Amino acid sequence: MTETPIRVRFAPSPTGMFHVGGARSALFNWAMARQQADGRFVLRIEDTDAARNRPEWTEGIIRALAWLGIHEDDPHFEGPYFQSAYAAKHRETAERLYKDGRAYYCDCTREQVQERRGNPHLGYDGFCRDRGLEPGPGRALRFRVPEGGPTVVDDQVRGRVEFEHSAIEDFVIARADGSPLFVLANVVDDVEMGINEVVRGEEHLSNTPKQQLLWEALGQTPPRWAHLPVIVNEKRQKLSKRRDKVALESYQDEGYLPEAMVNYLMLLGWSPGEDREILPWSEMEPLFRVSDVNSSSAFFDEKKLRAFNGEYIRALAPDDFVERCRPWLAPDRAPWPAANFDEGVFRAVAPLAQSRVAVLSEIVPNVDFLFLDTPVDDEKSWAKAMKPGVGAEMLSAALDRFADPGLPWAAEPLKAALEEVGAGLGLKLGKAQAPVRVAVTGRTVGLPLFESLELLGRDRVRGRLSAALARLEAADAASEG
RNA sequence: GCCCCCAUCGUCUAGUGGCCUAGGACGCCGCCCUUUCAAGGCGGUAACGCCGGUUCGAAUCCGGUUGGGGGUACCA
Repeated sequence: MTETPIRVRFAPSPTGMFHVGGARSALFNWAMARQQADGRFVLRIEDTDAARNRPEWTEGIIRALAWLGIHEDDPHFEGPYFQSAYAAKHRETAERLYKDGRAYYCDCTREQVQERRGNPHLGYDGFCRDRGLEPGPGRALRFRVPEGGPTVVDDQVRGRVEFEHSAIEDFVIARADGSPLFVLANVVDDVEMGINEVVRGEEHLSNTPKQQLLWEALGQTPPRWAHLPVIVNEKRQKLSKRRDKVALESYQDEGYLPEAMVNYLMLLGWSPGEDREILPWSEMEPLFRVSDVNSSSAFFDEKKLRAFNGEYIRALAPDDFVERCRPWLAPDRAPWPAANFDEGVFRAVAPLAQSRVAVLSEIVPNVDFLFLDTPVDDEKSWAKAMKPGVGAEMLSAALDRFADPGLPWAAEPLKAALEEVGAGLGLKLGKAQAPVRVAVTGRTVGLPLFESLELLGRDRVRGRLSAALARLEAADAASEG
């Protein structure tokens, strides 16, 4: 029965970084916009200062949105718009408010106000309300908050929230130089663009009565508000750029899949009411209702995100997994010499790695031994696996056994061979494989060993085994001498 | 200080007066599987902040309290 198309507003600040809180908000807005055939997701870069609307920042925002699946070429996508481009309209509206008596000029300095009120925490006292000041230098425009009565914000997630007018000071809407403040610009733009749904973070709830008052003063029906709970850190404080890992890009760099991030973010403050939590965007989108969003703050739990990510990675088709790993294998990022990389070898191990990585970047330590000239030197692994005596015995026995040309170089026979070698030394396979694993891969943990040996080839395996043996003997000699 | 918001396992949540001796997920712990590590299977740990009301009956409604959080600029 809605006659007006839904026009939700998504308004990131103009900065290159894309915040996870902003990402969740974007997703919620996006779901709402897409639920109606003619719904619109309006992307507006909010800053009244044109100098701060840097193109590269905006590109970053668009890129981050695209990563989440919010694409510029989607018919529901509108924008980006720049708030600063509407400066003329903002000034015009300020003037109109003044002419209508809804705003007045004020020449009080902050010091004067504080002196009059005695308490620095108290707001403006309305000193210039009835002084009838004309516009002029040093004079800011203040909105005349109606006397008496509350402004009631009808919030879709919080219900009715009342703000007594006596608690709202006559706030400034335009500076002495005529430039608009955020509140004014924001409302004017929303009116201009026909925004009818505003979904944003709870931190804006306190500004809402001011904005609503402005809408009404302009003779407009305010939009439907929805204030989302804030996302907090382990100390239950709002996520901050300085303290917390909030940049979407950093999660992307680590190898979080956008599908997993989207899934996880949607669950922060909202539940699809299904018997499962892992579900794709296509299923969540139609289920989403802002009115079902919780009002309590939510902790951003990277552990759970990781778990989700692992599930999404495991669900990938093998070829898709290989493709998704690409960025971490690229010459500029991988730790091995570019020429060493072998596509066929990687494709062969990828399925073994797929269930072992929770984030894509972990693919590197899993496969690096295949492409590095010499395996990484991990001290802890070495100390753990190369115990005096058995380490060297195991290595030299394996070296001999692997030299046998009659031993087929394949995982199964290799396993049997090593089992045999271990048994000869009274070791179970679990113990026997350790020194070999460390000698060949550099680490105590990793991919299944025998498949790894097969892929690496007899020569390289034997080369590494003897190198490790030499290192052990050298250390032995040093400690004796 | 003032204004506003919030309150179920450690965490994200289900729950809208009886289906709740409170369900799921992540985490954690144990067992199984096992060449390491994962994955997988099975099992376990753990919550309605507190005090009063309303009601035959309250996690659910009301009041208070405590505790958290947000806002409070001629910032955005």
